[in-house]
Amino acid sequence: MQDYHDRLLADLKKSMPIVIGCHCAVSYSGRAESYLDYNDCILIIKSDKTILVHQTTGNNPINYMKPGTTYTLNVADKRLLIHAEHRQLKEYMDIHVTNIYYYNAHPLAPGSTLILEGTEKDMVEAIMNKPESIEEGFKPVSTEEHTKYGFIDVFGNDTNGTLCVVECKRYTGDFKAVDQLRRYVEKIKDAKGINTVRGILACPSITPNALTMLQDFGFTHVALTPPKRLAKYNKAQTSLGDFHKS
Amino acid sequence: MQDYHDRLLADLKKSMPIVIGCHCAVSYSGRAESYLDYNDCILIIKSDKTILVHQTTGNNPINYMKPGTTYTLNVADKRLLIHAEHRQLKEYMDIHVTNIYYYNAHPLAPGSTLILEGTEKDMVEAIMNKPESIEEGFKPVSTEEHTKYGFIDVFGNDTNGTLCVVECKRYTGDFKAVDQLRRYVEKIKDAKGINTVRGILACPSITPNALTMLQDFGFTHVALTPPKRLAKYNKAQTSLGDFHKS
DNA sequence: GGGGAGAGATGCCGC
DNA sequence: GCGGCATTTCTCCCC
Repeated sequence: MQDYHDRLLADLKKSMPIVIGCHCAVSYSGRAESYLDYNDCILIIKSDKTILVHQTTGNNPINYMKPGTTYTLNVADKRLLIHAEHRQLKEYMDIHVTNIYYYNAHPLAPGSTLILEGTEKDMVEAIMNKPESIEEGFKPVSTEEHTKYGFIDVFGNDTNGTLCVVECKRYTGDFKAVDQLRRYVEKIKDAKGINTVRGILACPSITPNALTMLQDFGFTHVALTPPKRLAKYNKAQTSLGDFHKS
Repeated sequence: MQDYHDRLLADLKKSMPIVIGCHCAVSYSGRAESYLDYNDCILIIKSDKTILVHQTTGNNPINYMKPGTTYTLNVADKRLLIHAEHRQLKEYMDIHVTNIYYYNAHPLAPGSTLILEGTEKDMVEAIMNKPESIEEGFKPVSTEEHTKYGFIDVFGNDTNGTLCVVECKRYTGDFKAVDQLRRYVEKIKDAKGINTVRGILACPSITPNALTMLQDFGFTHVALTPPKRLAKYNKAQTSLGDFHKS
C-alpha cells in the first residue's frame, strides 16, 4: 500500500489522469452528507483534480468532487487513506482503500470539442429559418429576448400582428414548460401594457395534464421535433463506415 | 489491436467492468447527434453494459450510452471499431480506437448503497418534527399531497387556520421554485373553492428577482437550510479518523 | 460570481 | 411504461 501511496502522490503532482480499481469506503461532507460502506469501486482522478467514484452499474458516479480538489494521502492499518478537500466549496471526501485491483496513470492529451446537434438552440434556429413551422404567417422578431422574468426563446407576431411568445422544448412538454411560458407571457403583457399576448409551446409532444393547463391559459401547442443535422450529414456519405475512415 | 479485440470480446461476454485509456473518435446518434474527433479518452464499460467516454477534465462523460447497450467489435486499418447499440432507445455509438494506452478488466462486486442526508426530503421531515421552523403556530397536515398539478411538499394551517402550501428547496430559490409554488396554491384554491391560500417557499436563500415575483403573488420566503444529520453523527464520534477505523 | 435555463440530463418513486 | 420532480444535479451563457 505504501508503494501505491507513493505512486499516487507522484501522479497527482504531475496532474496525471489516474484510474484505480479498488475496495474502499467513502464519506462525503459538503452540500450534503453521505457515507458509502466498503465495496468495489473504480476511482478516477482527472487532470483538473476532479474525482469520480464509480460502481459497476449506472451512468453516474456514486460520489464525486469537483475540479480544483486537493489531496492528502496517508497509509495506516494497511489502508490507503485519501483525503480530498475543496476549500472554496467547503467540501471534503474521505476514501479508505483496503485493496487495489489495478492502478493506471498515463498522460492523456486534452480532449477535442464535442459537436452536438439537435438541441433546443437548433430548434430555435430551425424556426427562424422556417417560421411557418410555427404557423402560417408567423413572423419571428428576436431570439433569446431577455426579460426580468427570464429569456424568451422566440418572440414574434402572428398573421394578425398579435405578439407571440414561443417556448421551445426538445422533449415532451410538461408543467414546468407551461409555467415558464406563462411567466414570459405575463411579463410581456406587463412590460408592454397590453392584454393580448399569445403563448406557444413548441415541442415534440406534451403530457395530458400540461396540455390541460396550457389550454386553461389559452396557449397553443405546436408539435415540433428538434432537427438532427448530423443525421443528414451522415446520410450524405455513402456509409457511416466510409465516413469514419476518412 | 487484434489481441485487444479478443480480450474485449471475452470480457464483455463475462460482463466484466472494463477501463481503457486510449486514442479514439466517437460518433453518436439517437436523441441527438454528436461527433467527437480523435483524442485521448478513458472508456469505461460497466457490468450492466453502460459505456462512459471521459476526457481528462470535468465531471461528466463527453459521450455515453445507457445500461443495456450491446456491442459489436471489429478490427480494420489497425483500428479497433466498437459499435455500441441500444435498440429499445434507438441509439447507437461508434468508437474508433487507434491506440490503447492501458486496458483493465477485473471482476468487481456489486456496490453498496449510498447513505445520503441533507436532501429536500430531510427538510420536509425536519419541518414535520419542528413546525415552528416555518412560523409560530404552523400546523402541518400532510406531506407529498398529490394534486393534479403536482405534489405538495408540506400542506398545513397557520395560527389563523389559513391553508398553507409549503414548497421546500435545498438550494437558492429561483423562478422555477416560485412557479411551482404558485401552481400548487392556485390548484388548491381551485380544488377547495377558496380564495385565501398562503404560499410559503422554504429555502436557504432566494434570488432577488424570484423574491420580487414571490412577493408579487403575496407569498412568503422562510429561510431554512437542509439538515445534515450525518454531520451530527460524525461529531458524536471522537474523530473522523476513529469513525472510519471502526 | 450570481442569475437563468438547457441537458442526448439522470434517477427515484408512484400510478 | 408515463408522469412528476429532485439532483452533492452539471454545464453554458450572459450580466
